[in-house]
This record gives sequence, structure tokens and C-alpha cells, in this order.
Amino acid sequence: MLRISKLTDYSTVILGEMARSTALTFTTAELAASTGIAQPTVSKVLKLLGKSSLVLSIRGTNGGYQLASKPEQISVAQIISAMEGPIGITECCTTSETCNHASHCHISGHWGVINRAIETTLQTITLADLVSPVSALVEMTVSVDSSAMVQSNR
Amino acid sequence: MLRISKLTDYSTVILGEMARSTALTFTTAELAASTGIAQPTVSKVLKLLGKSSLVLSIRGTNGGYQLASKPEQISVAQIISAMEGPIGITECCTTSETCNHASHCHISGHWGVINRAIETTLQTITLADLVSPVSALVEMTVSVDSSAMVQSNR
DNA sequence: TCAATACAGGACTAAAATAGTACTGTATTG
DNA sequence: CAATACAGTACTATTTTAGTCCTGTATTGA
Repeated sequence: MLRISKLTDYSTVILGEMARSTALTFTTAELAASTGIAQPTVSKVLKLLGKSSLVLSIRGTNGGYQLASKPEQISVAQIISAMEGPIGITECCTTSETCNHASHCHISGHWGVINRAIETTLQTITLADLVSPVSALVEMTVSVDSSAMVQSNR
Repeated sequence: MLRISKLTDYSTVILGEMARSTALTFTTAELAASTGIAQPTVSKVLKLLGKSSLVLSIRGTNGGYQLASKPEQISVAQIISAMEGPIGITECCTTSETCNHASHCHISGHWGVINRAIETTLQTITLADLVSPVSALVEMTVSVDSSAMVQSNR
């Protein structure tokens, strides 16, 4: 568990397809065909991604969707946030309101630290990495993450 | 999002309470009182934790639950796995069977790498860290995690 | 022995989140 | 102005999660 939703998973596949291809603009029908995801679902995902400006939508004939930025500039953290809202592995991490158990809870602050460590990991991985060979990602995860962790100390 | 379940959250609070206190054995009623979590829920959580041998159960009068190991030896990753099953942020990460989209999916392998990075982070944080001051955890997250990332390169 | 304590196991209900679909509206093109 | 393709909303079904309850069993100690 500790899982992203299926829609979020789809979103990485769809964005990956857009990043891999040489084309600039994609209709939902094209993406449905190339990813094997049902067209209405593709549409739903891209609408959500559009709200967070990860993709641009172009209406009318010859319209479709485009990546709003270069694959190198779209992080996995951004994609997850666009689909599911702010990353927070506990309720405490995302909501500001104190929960019912706050007076008994001696743990709450710690999750924030853990959450930041995970978020940092996800921020360093980009869409470009998702479409590169896996071996390259392993290298990158190691080297970049070590420094990223240190940054989170601020 | 990217969230652990409430029950998992409870489990860290309950285990934290057991680690913080000087007592050895705790009844579900005591833990319900000290954490503010309903007694049947406390019971459910501890039963699950018992199955993974994170706590020992002692039946009968003067019975209750005990931590099965020292707080330093119980990782957050172990706690999450006990409550929710294997850590995997996508279905691909946990199930061996190929999914319907496998033939179209150019992403799947990458999630494994990301997942391992997150898992490593969670493995380095222990129950002892959860009950220590937050500032200490921040220090630890930074220093230990940098080296942990490098290990995942193997 | 037997009553009290306390966990074990399973079943069950209710609520919430998720997934997927459908329908109506609007912008753009040619 | 007709065809294309996204926008927005609503809806339904399914699954997951949360929480509770009940019956059973092991242990203790009077």
C-alpha cells in the first residue's frame, strides 16, 4: 500500500507517451489508442492536469493537448499533486486544523519530516526520467537524492 | 494524498505510546485511554501488529501487549507493511501479474526505482525516532538517508 | 474448580473514496 | 455553419476503509 491512485498512474503513462513521441499536439482519442486507456478516462486525466497547467488544451479542429513544459521541467511530485492534491502521507501533513487526537498525539510533527523526505525524492524525478531507460533513473535517484536530502534540512 | 490509512496512523501513535512509557505490558483499555483512540480500534490495530510479530500478546489476567523488539529495531517501513501489506505506490510494484496495460506501458519499471527510494527512507526511521524530539529526526533523516540512497544503487 | 480478565477471530455495517461513464455546452477551424 | 475536440458537471457502481460487535479461548488467582 501507500499507493497513488489509478488515475495518477494513468497520468504518468499518458504524459510519458506525450514526452516520448515527437508529435506536439495529441487528441484524447490518439492518446487513448496509444496507451490503451479508455478515451473518457484519458479526457478526465488531461482535464485535471490542465487545471494545474501541466498541459495546455487547444480546442476546435486540430486541437488537443500539449505538454506545457519540457519533460525535464515536470516533476513526479507535480504530477501527483495535480492529480491528488498536496502530498501528505497523513492527514496532519496537509490539513492545518488540529485533529481530535492532537492532545494525545506525540507523533504528529514527525510525519512532517518523513513526508518532506519523500516529497523531495519525488521532486527530483522528472517526466524526462520516466521515459529514459530505467538504469539511468537508478543512477540519478542515488546521486541527486543524497544532495536533496541535505537541502531538506533547512 | 499519497496517504497511509488512518489505522496505520493509529498504529504509530499506539506503538509510540508503548515506546514512550516505562511500563512493559499494556492492555487495550489502557492504550485506548492514553491515546484517545476507541478501544475496539486499538484492539484491531494491535491484533494486526501481532500477526507481523511487532508486538507480543499475553492472554489472561494481567495480560496485554508488549513491544516485541526495542523501539530502535522497529522501522516505520515495518509498521506500514504490517498494517497495509507490502509498500508499493503502484499496483505494478506489489503484484507480480502483468496488468492489462503492460503492452502499452513504458513507465512500469520506473516506479519500482521510485518505490525503493521511498521504502529506503522509511526503513531508516525507527519507532525510537518517532518518540524522540522532532529536531533529532530531522538531523537523522538527512544524514542517514544520504547514505541509504547510495546503498539502493546496488 | 471457577470466575474474572483480556486477547483471538470472524462477521458485519456504514461511510467514504475511487473509477469510470455519460451528457450537455463552448471554442475553433476551414 | 458543420465538424472537431475540449470543458464542465453529474451520476452510478465498485472498492476500500473504518469502526463495531459477538463469540471463543487462554491465563490467572482466589
